[in-house]
Amino acid sequence: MADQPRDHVYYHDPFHDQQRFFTTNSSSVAPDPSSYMSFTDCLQGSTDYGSLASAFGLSPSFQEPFSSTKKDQKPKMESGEAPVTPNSSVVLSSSTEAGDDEANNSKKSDKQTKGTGEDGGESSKKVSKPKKKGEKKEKEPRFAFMTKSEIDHLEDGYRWRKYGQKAVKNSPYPRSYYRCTTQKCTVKKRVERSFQDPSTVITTYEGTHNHHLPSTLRGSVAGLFPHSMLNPGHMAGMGFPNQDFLVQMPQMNHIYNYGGGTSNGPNPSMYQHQQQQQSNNLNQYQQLQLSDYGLLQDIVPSINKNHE
DNA sequence: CGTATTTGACCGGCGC
DNA sequence: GCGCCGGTCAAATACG
Repeated sequence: MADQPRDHVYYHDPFHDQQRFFTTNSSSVAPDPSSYMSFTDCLQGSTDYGSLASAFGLSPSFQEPFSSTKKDQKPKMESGEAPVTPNSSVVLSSSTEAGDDEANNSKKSDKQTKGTGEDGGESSKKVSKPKKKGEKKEKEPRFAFMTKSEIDHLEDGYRWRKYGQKAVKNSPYPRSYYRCTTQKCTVKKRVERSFQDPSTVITTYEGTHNHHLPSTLRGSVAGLFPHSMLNPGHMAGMGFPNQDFLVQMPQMNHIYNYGGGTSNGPNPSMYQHQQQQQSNNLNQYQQLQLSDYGLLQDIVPSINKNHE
């Protein structure tokens, strides 16, 4: 069957009854929290991860398939198969499975300049290996989400320094690698654009911040994401041990429209419009989930392990 | 001049 | 064992 078993895709509509959330606007600090909830409010209000998990359609039982099985799938759909609906918005996922994101595919001749050797025999140019022998790199918790945005590098409140960029195999768009600039903080994040929906940015956080948000950046999107969500490790510690975490949030793109200063806050009409759309969004959720399934498998290899 | 980004090379894991 | 590929390093470059 060309289609993967997606009956286990974790689709949920946690915000169906919390539409206020969608009115969240990150262009500035929410001026009136009482009128609508921010992402932070929404999630912090839950305080405990159980609520958060349930809000995202997660349950303790569903943790099992995540951590048990091994990745052996060979999915991935051909590009151009099922376009993503414009209204698809955000997919969150976290993982500690240091499995490859998308090393699961057929190969394609790539011009990777490997072993060019250099004539000088300068062997000094080698990547130092800080880790001890036999000590495998620790698996950092990961947390990924998809966002509709024209901006590649979404502001999340932390300062990042780009340390690499690579062309990814099944996408015409490169993947950028960022590292938290705070000393002693080993958090990294990858940013890439969905090849299926160029308007969608996939951001993957890895590691746990050991510091607070830079004060100079308060108020941006940082305020929209609870600390726990920006710290996958915390999530893992809150009941998500070695689990992948997937969440979809419709219309999250509004959150990231701060870049151009175009979003000046939610207007009631839009709010209502979105409310009405919620009922229809169910199908759109599904479409996103289905059409991006291969992509999600890349991000969260274990997503389909639970099958069987 | 200091800091951030770019970019080619290298390394290690994994599949064949 | 070989080749592919993701991830990382670090010199070169750009920028403020």
